Amino acid sequence: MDDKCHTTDYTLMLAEHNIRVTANRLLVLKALGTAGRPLSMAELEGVIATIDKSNIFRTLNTFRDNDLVHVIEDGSDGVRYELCLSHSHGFDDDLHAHFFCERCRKTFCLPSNDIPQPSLPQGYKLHSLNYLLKGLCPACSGKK
Amino acid sequence: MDDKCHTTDYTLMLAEHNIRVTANRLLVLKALGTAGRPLSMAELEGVIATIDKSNIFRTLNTFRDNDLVHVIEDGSDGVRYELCLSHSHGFDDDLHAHFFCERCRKTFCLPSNDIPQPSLPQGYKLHSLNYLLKGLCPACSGKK
DNA sequence: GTTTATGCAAATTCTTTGCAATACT
DNA sequence: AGTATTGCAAAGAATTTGCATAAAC
Repeated sequence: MDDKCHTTDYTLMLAEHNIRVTANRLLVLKALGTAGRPLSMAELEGVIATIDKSNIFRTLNTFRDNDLVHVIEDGSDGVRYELCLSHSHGFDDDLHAHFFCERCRKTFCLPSNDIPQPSLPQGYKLHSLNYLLKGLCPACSGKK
Repeated sequence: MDDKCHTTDYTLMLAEHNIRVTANRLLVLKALGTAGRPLSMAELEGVIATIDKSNIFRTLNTFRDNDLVHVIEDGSDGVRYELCLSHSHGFDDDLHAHFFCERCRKTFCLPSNDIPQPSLPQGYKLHSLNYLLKGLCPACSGKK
């Protein structure tokens, strides 16, 4: 039950996205995979400690350029990186809403079926969308 | 026809939000009002030139604290500030989607009726939401 | 052996604050 | 006079780059 429906063979994931496998990249990828939610640079630095921040940064850029992660903005502190589960390399069809908890400052993924498609006015060409909710997560709304 | 449905008496707007009227604040407010779309610090600095950036910054904070603007994140470069048209000082009910053009890097407001309410899983407490679309705006999708 | 990845340090950029001078009431 | 606002300068924080070393192929 601790396995996701997708493979967690991180080596394979790197290979599928044409990214050379290194120990560091596996660490970053695993951190993102086990977190199960989008992580910021600061969060990754906290989790990984052994890797220099510049390398984490470059690793994330490599992942982004090869469609292994996408980048989301949750309005907290800079951006967050999240594993890209869709395998389409074109339009970003792996869309779901994110919930940013203003208390613990974590960002969670919400079920994707809750994302409604907008009706765009004439002339706009949509590439991606980012639906961000803010408030308190279940853990934090319980606490007083 | 160049007037919005709301008043553009900026002095009055400041007064209604309990903000003392100064020449600089009127300039910032007017810049936001005439832009008609959310502006970043950099954009405001570009438009206003005569005011120091630290003062623009503090002015925007004052506006935010008094519910004259809200702050939105559009994933470009930091945050943007947008005139708050609703007069409720509680929950942020002045919600609409924003469209960020990846070419000209401007952010536009979309009609608010296009914002769908999400169905949140148990336990989440919603404070605000931010619906951001990205792609090309009408002006830019025309250009080659 | 050549190319790629990594760590360290520093450059860059952006946001935020300290403080003295100015303007307002 | 007293309080609030402003500009300048600089502190802080985060992202990004240069470069020499180390690792991978």
